[in-house]
Amino acid sequence: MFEVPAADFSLQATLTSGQTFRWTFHGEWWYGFLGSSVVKVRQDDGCLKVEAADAAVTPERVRRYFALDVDYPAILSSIDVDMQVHHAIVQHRGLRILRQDGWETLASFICASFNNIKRIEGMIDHLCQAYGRPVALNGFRGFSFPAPESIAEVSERRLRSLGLGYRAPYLRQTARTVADGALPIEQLRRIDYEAAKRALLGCEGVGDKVADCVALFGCEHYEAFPIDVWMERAMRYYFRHRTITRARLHDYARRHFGPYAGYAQQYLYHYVRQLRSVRGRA
DNA sequence: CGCCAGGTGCTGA
DNA sequence: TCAGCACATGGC
Repeated sequence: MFEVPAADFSLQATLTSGQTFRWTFHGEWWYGFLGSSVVKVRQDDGCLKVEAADAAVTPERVRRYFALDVDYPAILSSIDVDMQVHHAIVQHRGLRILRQDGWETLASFICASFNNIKRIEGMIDHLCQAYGRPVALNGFRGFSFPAPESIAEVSERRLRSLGLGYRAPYLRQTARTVADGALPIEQLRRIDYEAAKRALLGCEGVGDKVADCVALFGCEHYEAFPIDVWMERAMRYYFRHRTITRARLHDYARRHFGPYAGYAQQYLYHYVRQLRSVRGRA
């Protein structure tokens, strides 16, 4: 068990904002993975308490994964450029963009297309149970995320039986592409956003939106601005409720929010979804 | 039951 | 460049 200083951070907002699908809350702790290492974390008095099953989980890795090493005030002031995003920042201050594993992010967001978060979580859980490695931490039992090589050799029929639907052939083909080395996924963070996105778009089942999610959540390209149905709704604010194509919304957002547009996107996404769920309960 | 979900690929203007 | 369509499935 160790602690990491975590000022200006919200574990809750970060883990529930739809950028990751595999953290579970149980008995006051969040259980999840840093790469293939199982960990449990909780936020307490401005610091993060961490317990891990293996020594590969160092304070430095935790700081990196949760993006505790970025200049957060500078990022926020760069995107705090209008009233809507300002409200979102005030409401969910502490939300950060995680630095997730590239392959897991790619596979997860292929499953995420035209889908809802509950089912995305279920599909990924099925995948991990079927082809991941079992791990345990205290009372928690989980499964690591399967390697691309493992998924590449699974039949489309088997993947469909896990509930993937028409995404099954996409995931299988993309797993092969990564396993073959045709897409050096972990190297995409060293090239620029445009080149990384171009490379990702070569995968089956990866279009503009999924490529932007992978660039942002898995490759540290903070200018990426994924647009899904929720972001379309959020962005009507800027166009007086007119309908605009996603390509034009994307162009506008990148100019409007700048090099950390992805942070603005995540704030707005979480903000509009939260508004909907609060209203739904009332 | 009908509607919705962190869309993509394909086709035809 | 853009609209229109099929595509699987489970939650609500």
